[in-house]
Amino acid sequence: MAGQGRRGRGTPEERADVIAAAALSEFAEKGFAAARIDDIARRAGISKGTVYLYFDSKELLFEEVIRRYIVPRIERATGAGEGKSLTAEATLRIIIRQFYREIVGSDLRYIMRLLIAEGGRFPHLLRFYHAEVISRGMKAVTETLRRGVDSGEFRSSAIVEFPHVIAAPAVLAMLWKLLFDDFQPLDLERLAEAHTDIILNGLRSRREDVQPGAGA
Amino acid sequence: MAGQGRRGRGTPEERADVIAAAALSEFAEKGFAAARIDDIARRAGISKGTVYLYFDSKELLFEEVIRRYIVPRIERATGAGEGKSLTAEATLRIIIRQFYREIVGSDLRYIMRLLIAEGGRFPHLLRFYHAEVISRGMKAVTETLRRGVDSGEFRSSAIVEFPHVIAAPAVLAMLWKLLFDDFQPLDLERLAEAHTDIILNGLRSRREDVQPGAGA
Amino acid sequence: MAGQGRRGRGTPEERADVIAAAALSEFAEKGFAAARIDDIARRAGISKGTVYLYFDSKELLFEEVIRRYIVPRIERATGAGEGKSLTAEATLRIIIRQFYREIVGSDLRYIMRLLIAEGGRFPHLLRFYHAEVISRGMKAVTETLRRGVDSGEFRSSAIVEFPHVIAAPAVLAMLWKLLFDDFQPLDLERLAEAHTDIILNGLRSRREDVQPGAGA
Amino acid sequence: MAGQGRRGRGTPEERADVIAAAALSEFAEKGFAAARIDDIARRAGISKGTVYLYFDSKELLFEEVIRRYIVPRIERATGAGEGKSLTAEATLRIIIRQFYREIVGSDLRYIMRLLIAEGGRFPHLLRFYHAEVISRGMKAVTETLRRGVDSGEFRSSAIVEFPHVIAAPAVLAMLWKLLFDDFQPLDLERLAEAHTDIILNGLRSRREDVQPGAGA
DNA sequence: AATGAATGAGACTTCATTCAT
DNA sequence: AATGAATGAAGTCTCATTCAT
Repeated sequence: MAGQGRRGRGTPEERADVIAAAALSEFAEKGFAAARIDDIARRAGISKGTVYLYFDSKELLFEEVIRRYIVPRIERATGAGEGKSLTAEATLRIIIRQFYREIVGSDLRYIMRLLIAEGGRFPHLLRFYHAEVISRGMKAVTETLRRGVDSGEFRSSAIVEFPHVIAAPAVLAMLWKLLFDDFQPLDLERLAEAHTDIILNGLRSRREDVQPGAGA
Repeated sequence: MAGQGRRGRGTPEERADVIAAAALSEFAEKGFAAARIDDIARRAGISKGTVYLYFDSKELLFEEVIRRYIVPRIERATGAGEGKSLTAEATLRIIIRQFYREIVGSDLRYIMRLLIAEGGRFPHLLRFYHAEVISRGMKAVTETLRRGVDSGEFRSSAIVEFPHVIAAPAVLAMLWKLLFDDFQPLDLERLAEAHTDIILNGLRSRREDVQPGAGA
Repeated sequence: MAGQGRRGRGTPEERADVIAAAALSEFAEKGFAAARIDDIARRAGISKGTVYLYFDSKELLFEEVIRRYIVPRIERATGAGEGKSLTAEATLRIIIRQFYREIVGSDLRYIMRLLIAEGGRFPHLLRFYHAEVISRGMKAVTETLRRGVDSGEFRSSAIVEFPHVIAAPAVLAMLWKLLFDDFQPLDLERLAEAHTDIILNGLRSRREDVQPGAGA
Repeated sequence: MAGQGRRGRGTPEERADVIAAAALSEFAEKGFAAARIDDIARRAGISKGTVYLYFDSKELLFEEVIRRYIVPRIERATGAGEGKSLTAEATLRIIIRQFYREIVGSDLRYIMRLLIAEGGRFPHLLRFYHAEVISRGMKAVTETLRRGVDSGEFRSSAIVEFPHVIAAPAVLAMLWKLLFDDFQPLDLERLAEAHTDIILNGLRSRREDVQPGAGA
């Protein structure tokens, strides 16, 4: 009763998943060049040759893996506060919290590291990531900011054009975890609070509107 | 007629500098594993063997290069608004501007990328970078924040313990330049303004003090 | 149709044997440092990389090869005149003859040369050779000498403690074959006779016992 | 008043001597291939380039060194018991003692090792060594043996044609010192006695002449 | 004559990829 | 479909030799 493609440890797609997962671990740990196909195979519990039945080359395996692990995250990360009728501030709080939860604290940070490290050699991946993850996320933030400005919650400022800034502390936290956490650990919970605090405080309207004047 | 030890294109130290510069370029472009000693040599205008007269191995060359390019930056970057009697806000503005100028806009961002990419294999470099660059920078920011709080310029908040947040948008800008600038260029000048604007606005004291901690 | 693991030119063990044999030839001909893995591979009819599937490094290949060629010789060489009830003299004659046959005339002399040449860098091999070959051989000779003295066949002399001397002419013959045979060939048969003759004549008891110790 | 060729540390010949001595040590310790010109130069207290002012290549340096250190030994070693009117036995005793003293116990054994190890690649050296050292030594022994047979001191035997056998234990002792002395030290003095004892005993005439008969 | 920096051929070793079984 | 032995290109590092000073 076992379908056509079956054999041993699952369907072909399941097989490919196992390989991709093993590959992700190896790439994340060692980087593209230093990861060995042999180790990926061993980790996946198969032989080296089998890897090539599912992926044509190390480069394609790498690209496939990145793509495969980015997409599902997007689904979860976006559409956080969607559809609910919340204040702009409440929406932003949710987005930021989601960001820490889904990306900074998860193993997606290893994918981020891979993109930073190997992006130069895989520009399509960067483009893909930019289009599928970054742009979407930024759009969500921008819309919320605009809504807040329109409703009078937020003061009007250039920040609307630079939603990057809103997410920046979370990205930094991600890097910190990767690089310096061994030397000086970072309390993500409290950082997230300080982050939310200062950003929202910076956004809120006040009576007297400040003139920025970033001049020397 | 010029001193001892000369030959060809300069003193031994100049020669080492040339090699280090070439190595930095190659490492920055390709990463540690993919950079080839041969290419570094060619770029430095010397032969493969000569590299080994100045650096004992590829690993040591890498470490040496990173260190060599971090140290001089520190000198310049530290002591930004030192010694002058400025308001805390003015000092922060100067620090942030300096940050964009010295790090985000300079080739130090390639060093950062290398550290992110290869840090796992060179933990001493991470420790070194943390001690020499990050810690110092954070101390300068922390002190200024504290001064602002003491003088009443800034409201009191957890941010004093998380100076990371202050610098975060600049770090993000650096990453953006490395990764996505080709797809969606970033106007550093205006980003810096938006950054300064929101951060300082977020820090300033107001009449009604905000209650933070909108946590989970 | 033949078992598992087959491929090309035989079982893995046969393959390792072929490589070891090729390596022995190359090492014997050129010495450790001057032998090239590439040549060993070519001689074995395989590619360079394959050598490393069977032996982890040039050094280990060398050690393994030496060991591999010493052990089987031991089996054959020891137990020469064992178990038979012969006079001590007859036993010695057999041992000496065996010695010429198994060592001097065989390719074990190339192993000896390698040990002499490279022993400094491979002390474990020297220790191994001493323990497995030299010690055993010397014990066999010593026992026979002692038996001869006890039975009155041989006169009592310091030679019992220096069985080296008994074997010395054969060792010399081995060296000669390696070094000078091209210039002045050595007739092994007749040398062996002269050797046996003088040694046994030197050992035999006579009426008047000689006073040794003509020392300095 | 310093001649023409003088400078710094001695005449050119003295310089060459220093280099040759350093080279001998390095070659003896490491073998031809593993010895580095740089180390030889350092040991000689000069720079690498200078070696090439005195010797055209590593190979020629090696050959020169061997030759240079063999010749003076010959002068001393040969002509041991020459010219004196001694019995054949007394002459042999002197020759054997001289052999142990000049060769086995001296650093000439390192030269011997070099010849054994590298002889294959330097056949002229082997030929030279054979002609200048071995042949002469063997001639001296042969003549003494013949004298002893003629005078009735020694019994007539095939040994006259195999003077190698007479020297063999000393050669073996030399090898032993090189290879196994660390594991099982050899008392040269007592070995020399046992050697002399058995050889001379084997040579001496007796009443009943033995028939060798090396048969099965 | 002496130096020692520079060269570049050459050797070991790794590993992505292929392919016979 | 799966295996894993085999391949060989490529990369790091060494060191004999050269040569400008």
